[in-house]
Amino acid sequence: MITLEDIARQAGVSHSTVSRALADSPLVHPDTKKRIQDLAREAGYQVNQVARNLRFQSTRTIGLVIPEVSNPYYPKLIQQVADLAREAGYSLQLHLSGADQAAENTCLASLREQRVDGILLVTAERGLVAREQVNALVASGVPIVLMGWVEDAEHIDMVMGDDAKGGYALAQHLIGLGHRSIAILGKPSHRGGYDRLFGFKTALEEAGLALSEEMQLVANSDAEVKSGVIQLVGLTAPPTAIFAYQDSLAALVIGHLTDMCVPIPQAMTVVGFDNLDLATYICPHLTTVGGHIEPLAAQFVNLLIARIRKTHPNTSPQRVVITPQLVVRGSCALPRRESSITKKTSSPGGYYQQLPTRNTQETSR
Amino acid sequence: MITLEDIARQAGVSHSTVSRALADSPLVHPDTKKRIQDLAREAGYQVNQVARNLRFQSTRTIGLVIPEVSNPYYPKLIQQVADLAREAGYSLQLHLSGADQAAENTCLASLREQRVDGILLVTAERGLVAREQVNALVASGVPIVLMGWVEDAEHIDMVMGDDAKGGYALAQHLIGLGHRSIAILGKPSHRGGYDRLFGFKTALEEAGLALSEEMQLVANSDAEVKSGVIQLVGLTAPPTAIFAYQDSLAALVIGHLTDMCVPIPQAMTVVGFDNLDLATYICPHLTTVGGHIEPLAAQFVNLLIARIRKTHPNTSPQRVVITPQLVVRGSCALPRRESSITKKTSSPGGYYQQLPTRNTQETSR
DNA sequence: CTGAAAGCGCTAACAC
DNA sequence: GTGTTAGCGCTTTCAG
Repeated sequence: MITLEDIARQAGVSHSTVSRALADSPLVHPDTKKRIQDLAREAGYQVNQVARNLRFQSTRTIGLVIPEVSNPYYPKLIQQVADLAREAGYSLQLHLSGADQAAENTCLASLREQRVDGILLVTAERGLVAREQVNALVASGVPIVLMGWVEDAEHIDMVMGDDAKGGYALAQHLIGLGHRSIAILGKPSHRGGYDRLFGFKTALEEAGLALSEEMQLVANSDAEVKSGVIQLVGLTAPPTAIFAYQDSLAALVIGHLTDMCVPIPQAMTVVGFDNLDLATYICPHLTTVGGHIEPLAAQFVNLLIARIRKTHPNTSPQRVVITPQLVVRGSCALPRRESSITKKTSSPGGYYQQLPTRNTQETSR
Repeated sequence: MITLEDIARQAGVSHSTVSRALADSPLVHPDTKKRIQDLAREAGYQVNQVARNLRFQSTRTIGLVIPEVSNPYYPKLIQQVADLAREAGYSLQLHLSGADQAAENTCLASLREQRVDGILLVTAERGLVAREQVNALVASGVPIVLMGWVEDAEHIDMVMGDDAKGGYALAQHLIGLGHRSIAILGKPSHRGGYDRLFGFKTALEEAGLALSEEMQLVANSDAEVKSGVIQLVGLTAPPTAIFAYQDSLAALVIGHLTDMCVPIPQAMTVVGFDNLDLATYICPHLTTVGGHIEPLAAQFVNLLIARIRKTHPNTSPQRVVITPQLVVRGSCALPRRESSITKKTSSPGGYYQQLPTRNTQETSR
């Protein structure tokens, strides 16, 4: 790799003159400046940012820690963050904390060693896993912004979607349509899961609706979604609507219901959460809440950059809350006629039991 | 930020002793070593990788340049690459080259300045946009591996999926089912698009099937997919199958067909390419080709790491080609009866014209 | 076993 | 205008 010294030798000047010339400093004679710049270009000189970073005590790099990227929620976030960071003149160091939550610690430690100028941490689950690392970071003055609700972290900047309001809006919509028997299904470890359910249940309670145990299902995998759906449909009194609190799970629910020949939305209403692209890929299109990711990403980055630039040196920790909007699409309908349930449920094994199963065999060759 | 010098002062030794102690060198007395290590831990010392990088002339970081991340193909790739890089002890610098292809140049220049140890470049379109940058990189000995077919780049390592074979396999499958009138639809700028079509057309030709102009549609956006689907369905003799050469486009095709009440696969067979997660989210599940991403990512990273470590100092440029496998799911069926077409097409406006349109109104509040 | 000193490549005060 | 020099924090000879 070619250095300032190399150019200096060729130009017959000192390396500081070269440095100045390449920085377009007015302190160097126009002629020499031009000569040096030409020389550097021809030689293909590229400044060594590592040396520069050491000198400046700054890397113009921000670290982004994300649980994973296969969940389609995150790519949308990454895209936004990457674009905003680039516009602000920062590179992005990406770390996936992964399912193994101890990795969050390693990621943060690594970013700290790399002397990134700031850190964006998307918490994987409710609660902060790498608490000591984060506190150490804060203590040593490294700007850090969290995404997602975290308790006992009043001293840290945080942005989050108002998952509770989103859940509340969905429940209200379903209740407004006339649904009285609603099931919920999801992955409890999901970051916003708790609040999504909380808001949803609040609306149910306000409407005087009870939520029995058998209507609350846990699904951490596609297999569990499937068995959950089978279980719900097999009930003597199946729900008329299902709230899957992530779009990808809702998509799977719809897939399994369709496999079981349960028409959507006529026989079952399904709603999701996040309004990911896949919400309009599936059929029928998914009713969900969304629009929060973009502003969330924007605030996430802006807050960090502001801290890095010390625009607000000692302002108290910020809290940014974005409320998602209801997006109504084809996966919702009025509840199926109660009478039809009452009639059918007299036969043992549940309402849908006698329906044929669609062939979903899959082969690979 | 606390430095070696700080610890040295506290311990009453020189900074070089501290450096040795923290590197667990046998050259330092066990007692002092222990004392220094304890001191460093308590003080929360973290080595400054920037200084270290300057010293070692290596950053243990690799750059990943990807066109975008909203196309669901890429997240899958990122996840694999990130995991493999971490396992090999490398951090990942992520750059999105974006739609604006001049940005590819900027990304590469930036990575070079940052002195990453190697670069993984996923080309955005057929052909290498930032050719001079890449050549400069190669010339200065920076390891770089390309993903995607690129012409006139014999001197560079490259990995790619065998898009032509994938297209060929899909066509053969459709032909085997009895389809004779097949349309293709896609985004021509897509990296593998050309080869996917080439393989597909080859199989058609071998089977003696012609592909008229009206059966070849370009769709760069959802709107164009929609108008394309409408156009196809409105033909006097509509195709019996559609090959959308990206899964996401195939999903949109299925969505629009369903909106138009064209039953899939009974009235229309649809196939995609890549076997992304969304292929099983949609209904019916998509027949596609896949399984290439994972091995591709593995070879992508392994090749680069091998170059960085100079395992094969001067081996000739490598070519890794991964053949995708056919994945048969529910979106394919035998072609609809020809007789039914012949009868119906007598009515003006095309076969499907009289079908009602599903309500797809979307509201937000 | 430990310390002094050089040097990675760069910028910026400080001479001249 | 330009050169000399120090120093960012670290590792690693080279002396002792």
